[in-house]
Amino acid sequence: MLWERAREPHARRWSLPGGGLGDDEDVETSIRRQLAEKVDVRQLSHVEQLAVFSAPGRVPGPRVVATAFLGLVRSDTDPVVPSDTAWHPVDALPATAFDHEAICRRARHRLAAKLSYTNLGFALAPPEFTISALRSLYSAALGYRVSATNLQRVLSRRGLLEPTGAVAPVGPSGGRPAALFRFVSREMRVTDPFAVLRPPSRRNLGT
Amino acid sequence: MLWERAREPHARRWSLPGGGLGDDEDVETSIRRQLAEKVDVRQLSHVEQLAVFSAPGRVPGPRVVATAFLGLVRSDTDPVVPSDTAWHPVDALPATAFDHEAICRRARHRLAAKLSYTNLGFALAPPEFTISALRSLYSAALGYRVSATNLQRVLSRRGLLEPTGAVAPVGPSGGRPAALFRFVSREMRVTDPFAVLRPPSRRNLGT
DNA sequence: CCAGGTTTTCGCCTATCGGGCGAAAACGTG
DNA sequence: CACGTTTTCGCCCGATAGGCGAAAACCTGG
Repeated sequence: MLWERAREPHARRWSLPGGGLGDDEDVETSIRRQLAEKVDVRQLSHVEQLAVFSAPGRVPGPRVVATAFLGLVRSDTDPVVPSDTAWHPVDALPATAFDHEAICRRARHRLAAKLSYTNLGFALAPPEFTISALRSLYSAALGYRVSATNLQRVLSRRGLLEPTGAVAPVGPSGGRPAALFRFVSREMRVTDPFAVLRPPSRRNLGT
Repeated sequence: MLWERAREPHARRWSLPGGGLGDDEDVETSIRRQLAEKVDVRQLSHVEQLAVFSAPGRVPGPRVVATAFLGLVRSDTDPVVPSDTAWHPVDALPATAFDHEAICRRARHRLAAKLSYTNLGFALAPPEFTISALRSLYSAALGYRVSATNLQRVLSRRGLLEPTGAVAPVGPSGGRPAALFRFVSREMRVTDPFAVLRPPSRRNLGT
């Protein structure tokens, strides 16, 4: 979500929402406050620190140090935004102000990484969804096709996915009705990849 | 590496090196400058941003926003430090100032995680080392015993480790002389854990 | 109401990876 | 030269990612 700058510098270019840090808030509180001017912050399904951008010349004039955040909104929500604000596909960003394009790239990279080794999909998916809908989400977020078969198997094996029992209504072209799933937990949970460097106990407790 | 504060607030408590950001430097340049007052910064084998700590009351007096860094030094170097500065095992920290203990915990956690899915070991190990020496390093950094067999196999399979051909001199108690290894690359390199969400091409190119 | 098209789901097979164990190799020492 | 020590290697197992095709479950048109 970007807003179009009206004034110089970088008038007419698109920039990330943000603003100065208040004396009584930490950076996360601050970004939520800044964001509340654009969208309903309750619709943010996930917020996390990204990185600090602090190059001396990143903005004209006096030095500005920015703490960038990654914020996610569920795919089934479409928050109303002001007229100077709009959503853009991260693969086709318009001309951006300052170093905001680099920030977007970092955010996208972080999202792709965390989709792979956490249950962060819950922040993108609706409460209930079909596997093929989830596949579309993952494909869009990652930028390449993923297999629905594999996606379901892997997420299930990690204990992240759970069937609701219900099925989705079939589309106009027929086909077998898809079962509905949900994420077991809607809180961030990492599934450690490598067990090399982990005491054997944890894994062996199961068996 | 902590230094003992001489003045209030938190006099006599141990704190992380750091200081104000100059107008002409970014945060990494700044922390390297700050650190140069304590140790030879050329001996830093790795530096990376950790997180921003910005709670309003984290330090007494006017608000201070800190960008924390993780910095590593190779195990075979022992930089000289001033008299008010000392090394402490991260498992047994002394009384620390402000929120510096939380920062240390985060750094330790980050190190453990990155040791597992990157080649970050190069930043801790000497240029050449035996597998059992590397095992000790990993065990210390991770906080639990790792198997030398497994460590060698996994790091080798990932293409991170490479034998030098030479062998280390044997110890006083005999035993088979250990072969020397080195890291193939001394630049940060991540080995993606999960292939679920990756285009099949990469893996299939090998076969 | 049955044949054909469509979409989803499931089972089976394979390759790779982490993990454990014990034997073998290669050294010192008494 | 037998023995203790340390390292290295081979062999095994279980878990996981990935692919493929058959089967299931629905719609529509004839």
